[in-house]
Amino acid sequence: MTSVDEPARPNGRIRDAARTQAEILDVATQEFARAGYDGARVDEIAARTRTTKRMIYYYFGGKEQLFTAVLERAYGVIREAEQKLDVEHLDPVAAIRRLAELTFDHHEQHPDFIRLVSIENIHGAEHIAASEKLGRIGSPALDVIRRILAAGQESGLFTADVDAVDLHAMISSFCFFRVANRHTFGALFGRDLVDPAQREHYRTMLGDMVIAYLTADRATD
Amino acid sequence: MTSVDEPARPNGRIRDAARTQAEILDVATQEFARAGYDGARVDEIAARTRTTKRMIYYYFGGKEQLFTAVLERAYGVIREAEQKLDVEHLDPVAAIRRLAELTFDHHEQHPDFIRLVSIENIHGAEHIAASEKLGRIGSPALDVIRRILAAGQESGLFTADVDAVDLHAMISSFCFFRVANRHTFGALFGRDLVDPAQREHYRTMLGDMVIAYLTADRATD
DNA sequence: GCGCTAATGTACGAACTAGTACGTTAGCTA
DNA sequence: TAGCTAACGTACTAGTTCGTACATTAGCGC
Repeated sequence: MTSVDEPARPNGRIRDAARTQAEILDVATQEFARAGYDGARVDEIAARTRTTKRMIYYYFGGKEQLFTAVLERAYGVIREAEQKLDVEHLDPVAAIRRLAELTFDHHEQHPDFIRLVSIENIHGAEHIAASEKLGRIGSPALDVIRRILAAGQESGLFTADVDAVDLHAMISSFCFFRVANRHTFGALFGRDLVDPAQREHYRTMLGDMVIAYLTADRATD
Repeated sequence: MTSVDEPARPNGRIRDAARTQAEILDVATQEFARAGYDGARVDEIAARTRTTKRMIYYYFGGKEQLFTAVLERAYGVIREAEQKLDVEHLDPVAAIRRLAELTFDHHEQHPDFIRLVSIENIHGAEHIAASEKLGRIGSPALDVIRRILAAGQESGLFTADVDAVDLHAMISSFCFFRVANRHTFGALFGRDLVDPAQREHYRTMLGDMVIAYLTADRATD
């Protein structure tokens, strides 16, 4: 505390624009996810970075644009993960179940992203609307779902005639709720939806639900 | 603007503690739902009330307690609605579908409540935890679900062995997501989940999903 | 009618916070 | 190695925002 004045630079370069920007984005992601847009403090983000507040404004322009950049990167990560989906070699039922499970896993592994989405919805998705990058990038997952669904429906395995977007909404609902609302749900009902011991239980429940919906006997008209 | 000095009091009493408190809660609910906890402005709430900021602190103590009071009242409304549930005269399948539909309707009719819940989750449900009223009030809906579920499982109609809390989570997921995430979902996928023209579509989809899950043939072990 | 207290209004302050003016330097290039 | 610019740091400000000290009054109980 008294004798340390940080003489060594363990990481080499002092000036590294890309690294500085990435570090700001990392910390900003945490801070926005922690406290919401208005609750997040630019000073706090700066303090937890190896650089200063000046740099945030230098690279991003302002708090609003910083949040947009955070969202853009977060959605980029999702898209990347979705592009690695490899389930189409399975039969439609197994493929959908696997897809649901991967969606489930991804939500669980990225609670910060879930929080950012919640926050963005509180603000009417105005940052997404203002972003060129996020304008209308569908998701790769949607194409995958579309193809599986077509195969399943054609073969007669799937009786429901949902489209891909609605099925995606159904799967996401369950995964999203479990992570996003775990605090209020836990406080009100005394059950931790993200309890590791219950993970498999909920993962199976999701798959069962989606498959049951897609393959149900439709006795009615 | 020049000649009006509000001579008439259309509503009678000038001093009415209950009314003042209720008015503050009404406006606060809107303001918190609009902007989130940190985005909400105490001055703004006061300005949109017939009273002053002083009264907010007089009756509620502070911003934090005001938000808690808003949550308490909002959850109270839910509980009231759930107490009016009257579906147990139906057979289990119809009863669950009806319950799901009523949950669906309630979410749609109370978007502000959904937003408050999202906001409270961003803050780790700390206000619920700090509230005596909200400590551990289960929901009346849960009891209803429990009874329907028991009847359906006993009669063999329901093959799934979910418990009431998990089924409640499943139903709520879909309803909640549709309202809470409509902005980001709409911006990203170009589909408005709350489009009135699609209301019946999603309502049916929810019912189909839940019933399919509960009544599916479980061929496996 | 009188007094007492709950209820209310005004004006202000202390602290915080997004954003900026100004100054400095690393390190590439010619 | 001289100079130029992207990258970076410091110190400050203007405006906002929660909260409060102080002053006032309506209206109930006696």
